[in-house]
Amino acid sequence: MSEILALRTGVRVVAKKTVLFREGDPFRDFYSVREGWAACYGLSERGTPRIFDFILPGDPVNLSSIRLEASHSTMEAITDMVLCAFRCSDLARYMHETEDRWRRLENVLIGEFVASKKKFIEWATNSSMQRVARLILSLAKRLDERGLVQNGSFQFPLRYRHISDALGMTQVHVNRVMATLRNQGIIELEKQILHIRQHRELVAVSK
Amino acid sequence: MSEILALRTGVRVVAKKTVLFREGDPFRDFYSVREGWAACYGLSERGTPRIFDFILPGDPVNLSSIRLEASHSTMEAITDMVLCAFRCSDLARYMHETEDRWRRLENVLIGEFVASKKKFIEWATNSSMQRVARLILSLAKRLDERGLVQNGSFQFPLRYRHISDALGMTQVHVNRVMATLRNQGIIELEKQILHIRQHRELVAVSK
DNA sequence: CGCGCGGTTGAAGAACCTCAATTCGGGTGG
DNA sequence: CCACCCGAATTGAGGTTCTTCAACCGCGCG
Repeated sequence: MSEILALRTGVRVVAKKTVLFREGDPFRDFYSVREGWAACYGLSERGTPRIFDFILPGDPVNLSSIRLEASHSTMEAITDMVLCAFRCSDLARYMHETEDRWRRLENVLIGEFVASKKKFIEWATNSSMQRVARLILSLAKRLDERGLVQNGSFQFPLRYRHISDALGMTQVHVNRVMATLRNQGIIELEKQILHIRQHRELVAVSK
Repeated sequence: MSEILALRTGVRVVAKKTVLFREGDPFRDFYSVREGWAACYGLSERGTPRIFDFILPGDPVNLSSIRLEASHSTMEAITDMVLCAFRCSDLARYMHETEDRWRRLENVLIGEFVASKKKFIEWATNSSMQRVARLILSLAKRLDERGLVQNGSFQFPLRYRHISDALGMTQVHVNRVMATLRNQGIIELEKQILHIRQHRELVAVSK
């Protein structure tokens, strides 16, 4: 792992709303996130953005760059970000060096592929209330694994616009769903901090 | 190509509703479809099936078997089918034999991955009428590439249940959507044959 | 002949959207 | 320091889409 760090070519600081990659851009650099959130999205034919996933601190930004020549989605910083930069070619060489590294990477990529199918199912079978609850829970889980959740509370820089783009509903409706979750005392949202007050309830609502 | 055929271990005939693979089943055989249709689906937590894709004559049934140990979805015959069978291990060996074969296979797999993202977008941004129209068009296109469309007409063995499972709507609503397409003279459905009467209109409706 | 699956139809309601107006809070220029 | 401004959140009213439940029809098949 420390060997990977040696490949780092630098740290890049970007302001919120910066577009890191556009769909179709050739990959040159690989990034991992030290600080901040980003959104990974594609555009529908009519130009409406659809967020596939949020990229959180600790996440690789463009893992697929190792297999793909060009980006298949657009990445945009939601907050100011600090990124660790690598050159794709360096990383590819590193990964090819041993059979073991390669296989582990493949497993991650394949896992992502299978996960995207599962996500599709969930997406397609749940109500908006369930989807919102699931989104919050999955973000909380991912952040918790990185030690970024304290007592059920975490930084939550998403605007309702992001949630609506990710879940396929209007901002107005996101508001109403979030409002009922708040009114029921399940979550609390102050400043940019989200508190999960009744985890058990939130899970119940999510299915 | 003829070399691949030499690897064929046999032909398997299965009745409709036969489950070819269940989610989690280890892969042993690889199939390609000579005749018939199948559905590839996963189950949501509540047990509702969600069809990812339909498998048509000429399609590989379980391409991912070359990279994956076990099936990540269930495959079920919609009609009676005739399958060409291969042993996964034979196929894997064949694909590894030359750099070129391997690379082409990888490209196909990666293409599938990217396509699944695109599909997700479409899925998430369109009305049920648009989704139905798109499904019909995409099936027609795939069948046409295999010479199975004559003058805008083709075998259509899907029940409304399949369409509703694929598109995330109720059978009742599938019926109503199909009914309006028929009433507008855009499509016609008799026996198990679908006629696209006004291709241009169908495309217009799909976006 | 009867049974059952699949398609069709109607009515009522839930979920979600659209449009539009209002509020709130943080940032900015004067 | 204050007035203003702008993006985001909130709220209301009214409409559309889709679901649910229920009944009925038609047809193939044992």
